[in-house]
Amino acid sequence: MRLLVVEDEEDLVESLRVGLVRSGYAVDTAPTVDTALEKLAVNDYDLVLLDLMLPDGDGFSVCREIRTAPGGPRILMLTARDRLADRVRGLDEGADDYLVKPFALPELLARIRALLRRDDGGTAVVEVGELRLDTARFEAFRGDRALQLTPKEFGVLHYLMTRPGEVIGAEELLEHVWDENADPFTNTVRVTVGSLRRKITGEDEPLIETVIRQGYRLKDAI
Amino acid sequence: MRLLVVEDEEDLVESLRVGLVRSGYAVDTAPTVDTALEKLAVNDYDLVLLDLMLPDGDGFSVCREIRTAPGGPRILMLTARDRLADRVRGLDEGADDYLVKPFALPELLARIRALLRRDDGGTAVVEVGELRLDTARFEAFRGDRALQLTPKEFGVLHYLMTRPGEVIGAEELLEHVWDENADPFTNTVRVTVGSLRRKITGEDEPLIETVIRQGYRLKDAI
DNA sequence: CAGGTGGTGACATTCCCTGGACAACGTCCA
DNA sequence: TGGACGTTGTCCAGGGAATGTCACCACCTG
Repeated sequence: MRLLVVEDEEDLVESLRVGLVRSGYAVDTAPTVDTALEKLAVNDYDLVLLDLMLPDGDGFSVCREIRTAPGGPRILMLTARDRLADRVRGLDEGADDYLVKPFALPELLARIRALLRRDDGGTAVVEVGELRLDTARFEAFRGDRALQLTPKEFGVLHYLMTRPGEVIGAEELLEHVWDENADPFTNTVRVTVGSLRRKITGEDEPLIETVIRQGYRLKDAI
Repeated sequence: MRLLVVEDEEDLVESLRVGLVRSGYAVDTAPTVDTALEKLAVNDYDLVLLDLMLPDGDGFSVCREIRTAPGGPRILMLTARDRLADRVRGLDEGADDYLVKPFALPELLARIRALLRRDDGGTAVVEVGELRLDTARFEAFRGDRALQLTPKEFGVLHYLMTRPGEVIGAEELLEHVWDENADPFTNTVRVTVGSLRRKITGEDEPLIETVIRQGYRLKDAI
């Protein structure tokens, strides 16, 4: 699942990113209305965390933009406590839910799960071909075979599974699964993908292939 | 399970706190509407005990605030005897149950159990695999073997049993089983889970497993 | 005062991440 | 075709973070 966090307070963004990534989401961020609209045009998000107070305007325009097309991402609004009118208006403009700042991370995670669940139809389970990932139970399977994954491997696989069949570069993995301290020249992605690939493959045929100079691709079997 | 007691009579608050803590609940308190709203924003409660007569307003606003978001805590209203209209209105505003003051502690405990039970499904007895928890009698069994648990251990096990098979982080346990005075950097969760795990395991195979860097998981038997 | 409970800090242990070295592979071009 | 060079895969060991355990203390209760 890929999220866009539209928020300008840097500290809040960072703690959100860490918490969300830890929960297995791929996280992009945008500090302004402009960058948010740009990223929304280019990428396909599952959910947008939208602060209403932004340096170059309010979040309502983003709301409206998202709602112009059907099948867009869910919207979870973040509002200040004393802005009851904003909350009402936000829901009118098409937000799916809102949360009042300050909030507890577990509650945010719960709401996000609740919203994303509407897509999946009930569970925290992601499936691609023979692969099945249960994010609540932190379990992974290929067919009936349970995979014993470390958190990083789990995160990488989860991210790949959000966009099956697409080529995803090592840079992008580093950006989304590792945190901001990651050395951009590290080879830890190669190592992690390597061990993940070995565990997934087992006795069967490989599911993660390398597209040279481009990145990795998860086969979305039929 | 973590409760918020919204009530301004200090004596009552204290006796409630004692009674509830003895039953294995984590208890926070708020004497005013304001503090209640603050704590509700920051913490993730399972149930709110709500007095309607408060120094800075009535409890209905708290009710409404809780109900604005789905998946919030249960609400158990406390009302004066002669306020039938309040009771009706309270239920309309979203309270799950009410109790007329003065009341007997055992009855309050029974109602709380009934409300919290709605998450689980049915009776005062929670069962997961070989484990059985009688929340009314405060007894725990693995198969036929009685477990001698302390209140904290009981609380942890109860919480784990509400979501069997899911990975539950130490943070979340701290949030739901401990109260607001808990040091966020404490290792008391590790210690408590450790002793609980030893008692549950006994001679058999372990039922609480650790998912490294993520939390604990209670095996839900097949 | 004795016993139980729960919290703390020190320490041991386990396990994962990561950087470095190097091998294997692909690509390009003389 | 073969060598140079860049890219990717693999092994390995050190460091460090997360977890488990223990001894001890503070507090409460009967």
